[in-house]
Amino acid sequence: MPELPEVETVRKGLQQFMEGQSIGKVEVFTSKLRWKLPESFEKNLSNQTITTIARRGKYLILEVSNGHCLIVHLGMTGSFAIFSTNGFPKYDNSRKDKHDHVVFHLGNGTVIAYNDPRKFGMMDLIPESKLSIYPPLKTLGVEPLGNGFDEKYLKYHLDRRSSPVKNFLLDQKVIAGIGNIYASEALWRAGISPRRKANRISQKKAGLLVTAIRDVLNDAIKSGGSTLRNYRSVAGNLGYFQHQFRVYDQEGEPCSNENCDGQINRIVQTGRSTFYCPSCQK
DNA sequence: ACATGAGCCTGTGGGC
DNA sequence: TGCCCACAGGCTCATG
Repeated sequence: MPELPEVETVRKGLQQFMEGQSIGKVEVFTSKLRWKLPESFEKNLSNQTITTIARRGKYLILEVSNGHCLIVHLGMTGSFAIFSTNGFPKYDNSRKDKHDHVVFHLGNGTVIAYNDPRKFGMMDLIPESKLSIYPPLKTLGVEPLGNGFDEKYLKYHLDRRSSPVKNFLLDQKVIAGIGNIYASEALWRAGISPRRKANRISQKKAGLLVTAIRDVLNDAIKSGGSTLRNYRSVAGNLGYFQHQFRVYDQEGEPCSNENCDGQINRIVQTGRSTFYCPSCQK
């Protein structure tokens, strides 16, 4: 389920527990997620210190002391959970879920389990020197919260697409990190119909869309951050938190734009649900 | 070069 | 209660 804000929240959580720590043992219970784990996955990670935890689009990049980078993508159902450290349950056979595929035992006793029922997630291990040529990463477009994303960039790429703007927003090669939920949410905020052809969006609307994307992602990261402060006392599951979506999954509800008396519709675009208000999104 | 659809997997919820 | 179907927030590859 994770889009950029969820992945960023997971990154911060992992950072708190893993950065600067050593990895002791790595247990692999399922060697094939989206793809097979590389040979010597465990060997190259065990007894290494985790130096940095970064994010690029929806990918996590964990660098360890021998120069390898652990690349993680959560797919649609991937998550990490924290165990065996103060405030969290001990990780043992009674705790192990059947979809726990990879478990990291840190030197300080903390256990971090990767769980993924649908196995659409991925993990890979590459040398730091190969990061810039690693295919899944090198094809990614700009970070929507970074400096490279502005009205000029967006308009340039919008003008080169005749597909509906909703589909355009899901293209990771243009903007990295937007998924099906935040595409709908951002278009609602910008007052743009998801069905509008990308190349028929005005300069002014493109500017509004940049702001809408930034705001919706930042707001979601903020609400994830507040969950992050609480999760110590609840459970150790990182990255899943309830948002109040304005259009996503709100079919039939009144539009929450106060100047609008419309109703949220659900349509299907290239096989995926899109939610929008036909009255105020043009 | 682009756009679309299938496939990868398992779980959940609604209708009957 | 059980069964069947539709659907789920991502990505890549094959095909047109």
